[in-house]
Amino acid sequence: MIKHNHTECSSAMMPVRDALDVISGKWKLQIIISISSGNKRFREIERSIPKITSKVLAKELKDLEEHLLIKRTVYDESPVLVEYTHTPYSDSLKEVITALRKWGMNHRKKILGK
Amino acid sequence: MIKHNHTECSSAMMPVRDALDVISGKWKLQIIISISSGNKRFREIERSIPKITSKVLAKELKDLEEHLLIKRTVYDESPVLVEYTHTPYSDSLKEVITALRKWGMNHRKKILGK
DNA sequence: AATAGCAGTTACCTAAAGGTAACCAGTAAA
DNA sequence: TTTACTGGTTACCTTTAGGTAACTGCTATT
Repeated sequence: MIKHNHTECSSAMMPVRDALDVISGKWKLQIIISISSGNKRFREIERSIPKITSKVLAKELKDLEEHLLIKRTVYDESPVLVEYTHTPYSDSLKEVITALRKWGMNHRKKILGK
Repeated sequence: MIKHNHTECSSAMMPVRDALDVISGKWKLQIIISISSGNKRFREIERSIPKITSKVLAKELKDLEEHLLIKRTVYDESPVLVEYTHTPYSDSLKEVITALRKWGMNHRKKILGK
């Protein structure tokens, strides 16, 4: 599996870049984890994620919705009730999250722990 | 698996954040993929990754070395020959890369393709 | 003697990500 | 009636990531 050249290398890298474009950043996966853990309301999600602010949360929720990874539902009950839920599609991220979590735990041991 | 509260949620998120801190960004995984595909020399790696610059590559290589994900060897042959190679430890990223690649390919179809 | 390749470094700049704090309208509880 | 909660928005600022281009000392090729 030796690929020295430019084109072959790119084709191996492109999907990885695509994935990172969607899920990387400080907050996206944390938000997905929070929502798929059962948190539904804006403030509830906000409180579940240490140090996140309303501004950032609002922006990230929009991004995730565009990528079909969460669903925003407005119940017009006055006061308006908004719920964020995970989508069936967001389940496809499970493998990614599991792999990252596993690696992260191990890496912490390797670098800091001993 | 319902975790509404702050502390339990953090403990589920922390390792994922740790992992992303190390591998996210535009270049890190691409560099790892390039090196584990057989590219060893600085210019060789640079040419294998579209649009990367020497400055960024130099910085990222240092980061990756600190995290034990690549090894830098200097052969003092005049002119100095430098080789970057993957470490046994970097193999631990295979699952992560595979998961990301798989998800990235699928996501591209989902969002753009149809 | 000029050119090109090696492995980078330097100074400068832009763009994107993220942080801070105040604020809004609506409602419900004290 | 004051306080607090809801789901956000706004303006402003700082930090980080990344880009541009020139340049270094050394060697090998033309």
